[in-house]
Amino acid sequence: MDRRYNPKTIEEKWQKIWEDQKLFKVTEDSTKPKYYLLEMFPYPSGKIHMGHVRNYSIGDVLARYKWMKGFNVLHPMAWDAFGMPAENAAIEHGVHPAKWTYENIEYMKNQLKRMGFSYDWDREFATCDVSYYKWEQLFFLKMYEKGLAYKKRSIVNWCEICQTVLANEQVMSDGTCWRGHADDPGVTQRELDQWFFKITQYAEDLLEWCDKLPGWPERVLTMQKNWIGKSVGAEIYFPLENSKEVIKVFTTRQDTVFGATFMSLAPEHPLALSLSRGTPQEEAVKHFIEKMKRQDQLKRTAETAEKEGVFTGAYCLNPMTGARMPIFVANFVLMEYGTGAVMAVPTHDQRDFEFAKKFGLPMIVVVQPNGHNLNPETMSEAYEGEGILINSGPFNGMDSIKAREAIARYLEERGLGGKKVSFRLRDWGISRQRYWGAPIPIIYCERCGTVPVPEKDLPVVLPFNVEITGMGKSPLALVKEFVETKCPNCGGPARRETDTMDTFVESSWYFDRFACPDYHEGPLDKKRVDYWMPVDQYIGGIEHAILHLLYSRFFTRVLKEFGWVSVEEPFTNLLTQGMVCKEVYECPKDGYLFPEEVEGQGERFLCKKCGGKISVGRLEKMSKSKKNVVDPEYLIERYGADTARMFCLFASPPEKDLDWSDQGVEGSFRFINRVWRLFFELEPRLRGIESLPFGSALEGEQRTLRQKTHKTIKKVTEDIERFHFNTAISAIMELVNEIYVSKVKEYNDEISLRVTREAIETVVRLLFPFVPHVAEELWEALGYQGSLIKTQWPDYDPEAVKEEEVLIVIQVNGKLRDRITLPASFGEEEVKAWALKSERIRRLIEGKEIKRVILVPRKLVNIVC
RNA sequence: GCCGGGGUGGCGAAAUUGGAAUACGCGCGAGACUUAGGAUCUCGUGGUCGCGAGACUGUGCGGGUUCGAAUCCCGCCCUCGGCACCA
Repeated sequence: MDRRYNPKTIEEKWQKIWEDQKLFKVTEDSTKPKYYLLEMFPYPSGKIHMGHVRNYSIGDVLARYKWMKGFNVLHPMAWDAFGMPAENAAIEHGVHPAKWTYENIEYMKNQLKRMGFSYDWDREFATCDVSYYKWEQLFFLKMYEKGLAYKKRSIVNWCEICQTVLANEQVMSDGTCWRGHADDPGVTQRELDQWFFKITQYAEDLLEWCDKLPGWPERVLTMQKNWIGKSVGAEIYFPLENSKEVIKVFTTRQDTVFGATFMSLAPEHPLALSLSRGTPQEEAVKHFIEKMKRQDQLKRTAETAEKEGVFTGAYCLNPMTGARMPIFVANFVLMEYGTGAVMAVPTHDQRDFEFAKKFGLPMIVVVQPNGHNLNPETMSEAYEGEGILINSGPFNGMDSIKAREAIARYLEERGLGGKKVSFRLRDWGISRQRYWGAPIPIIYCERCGTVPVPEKDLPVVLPFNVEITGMGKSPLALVKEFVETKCPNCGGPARRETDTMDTFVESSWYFDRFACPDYHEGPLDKKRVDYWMPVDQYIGGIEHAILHLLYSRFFTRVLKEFGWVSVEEPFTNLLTQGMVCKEVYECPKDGYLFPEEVEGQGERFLCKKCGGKISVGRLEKMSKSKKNVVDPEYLIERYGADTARMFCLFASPPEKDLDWSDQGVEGSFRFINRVWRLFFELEPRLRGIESLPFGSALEGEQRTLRQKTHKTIKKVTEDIERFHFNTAISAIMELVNEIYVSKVKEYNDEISLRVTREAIETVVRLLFPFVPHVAEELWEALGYQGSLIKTQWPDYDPEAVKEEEVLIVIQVNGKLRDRITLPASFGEEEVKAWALKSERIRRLIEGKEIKRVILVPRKLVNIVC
């Protein structure tokens, strides 16, 4: 046998064995506890990147560990296969998106296999398979039936680069597209007819359950709560002057209603134009609305933007005071939030304050803070805090917090409004003006209007022959055979919807489909879904904190209502792994540079192109545009999959960002080699030797080594359970170091051989989840047959980890002064006595009065004097 | 501005319940082996002072609680991320 570590040979060998024996295939089994482990599935972009390697390495540790712990582990993999890049490839390289996608899948699948991940490949599917998306079309129909899918004309986000609409969740806070284009000009607004999913119907439930997901990271839940954005307040009706109509307003500060002196409408508010009609203000209002329309929404609504507005010429009345309130149109009011109209209380709202100052509008103080006397004349900013109500009729003297409740009730009793809750969350816009997606199963008939495709006519298959232009209109609109159809109602001529569904729809339920990917009588086989769901552990990037994770929670609620799933929440535990980062080289003139384009001289780095100084050291997420990617392919080729896996797991804990380090990779490779060498140095003498039974009484070096072995089992087990893979690996390293320095491995008596065998065998078993190929190879070399996956995870011998002696730290006044080794059996008084007897301690406390002696059993004695 | 992470050696990091700060790895230094090694094995490695035993100091900063604080409390600073003219 080749005694050198040759990753290529052994990795190919074991991957074939795993595949041939279908070791990771699972079926429902009621005799074992189930464990559904899932990592976010990849988009088949061409080849895997380091983020995938990290994500899937983390998952694979857990999968293999749980198998060995006796769980029935579902660990599947699929492809999030619809989406933009396939169409771009079509435009750039003239290749059909389907061909491009399926070829990428083949290639990436092969890469994942070469990483040695333990997937049940029999469950694989791609979301662009008709057999997958047809069920999604069924969901759409059911949602349409229940009013959960609807079409409306609205102002939507438009990405110039993707040439399609984006959902609110898909626009980043800097106004760019979630896909992170290199030179993103920012999203713009368009008014379009679009399909929406009514996620807002579940806003309250989605929010409430955030507090019932203890297995989720706090920061993800916080982000979701922020995104849903619940505000508790009141709705108030302001009657229009000389009219029966009212303007509805949402406010969280109904306690300040007596101070409302004017009204602000969003430019898009339907009343804005109609109120000014026929007044001298009409032209000005029209002009202002036009101007707002042209302006970028992000800029218009930036906090720093100057308050702008125009008087409509109309008035409404304060329902509490009867005061005449001029109605304005203002740039800072958003049509999408609340009612699109805001009662303006300049004294207690900074925006209204600025607006009132600019237009010289009246100001009345209605909340008086403790110990101050606010005067509208002298106020330099609004007072937004709490206080005692004044100028508020029957509510004078009331605490502002209590007044909110009282005024809401008052409004309700008189039909002037009432309690109201508002959410920031908007409905999910799912129409995409793109080809490579699931067609929306809707038909438009001239006579019957919008008609859903009958269930029996599903699937609406995405046609193959399409010209892809990327020009901002669905390419499907150009496919006559697709568009032109008959109305299922009247049989007359009709046209199909040509937009496709957002790809986030596919990823909102793929985890359910894994339970029954071969089921064809319906979308989900309830019995099997009930067996596997919910996902016990979900692992993926933090970038989906809102997007995919919120959509999936929404979809789960919908599918539960339809009776296809039984769970409220799809993912019991969530692990969000950090990004893989590497330093970037940036030249002020030439932009980002590859490392080879940089000349390094100690602290100074120069650009090879222009000779200018380069800034280095900044760590950024690996990305092509930043020119700081490392191709996993290179790692597999040069070091093997085991090294790549181990580096990702060892360099930092899963939730943290991982800083790339070439030397770190070398270190991991070196460790594997170190284990390999040690193993084959010992192996010839250990053949046929058996480990010691539990409870064996040993002494001296033998006991020390065996104790380290069992302590390591304990530590690694606990660390895997709490996802501290980096410390689990370091514990194994310690054991390896201990074997290296232990003399026991050189002795030839039976006990020494057995202790050594147990130690090295333990290293192999504990390494399996992290570096499975190496572990399998060494396991086989130990004379065992069959995969380690079929073996039990080792238990530690409680007898072996017991300490006979303990190191006691002695402190004087909390400072470390000495340490002594004592038999573990010593009682409190004995330990104290020995501590006080120490030579160094005696010197230190000489002549001082001992006030107290604190003892932490088996750890330390602190003498206070 | 609000909310949430995080800040520990030259670097990645560890310390699970308030009990030895810096495990493990990288880097660096010394030694062994060697014709040689950038391979391998062993040892050392927070800072200051000291020949030394040792002393002092040290987990972003300032206070506090405690016999004892990286860990708990109060007040700041920096940094990353989310939300943000949200009524």
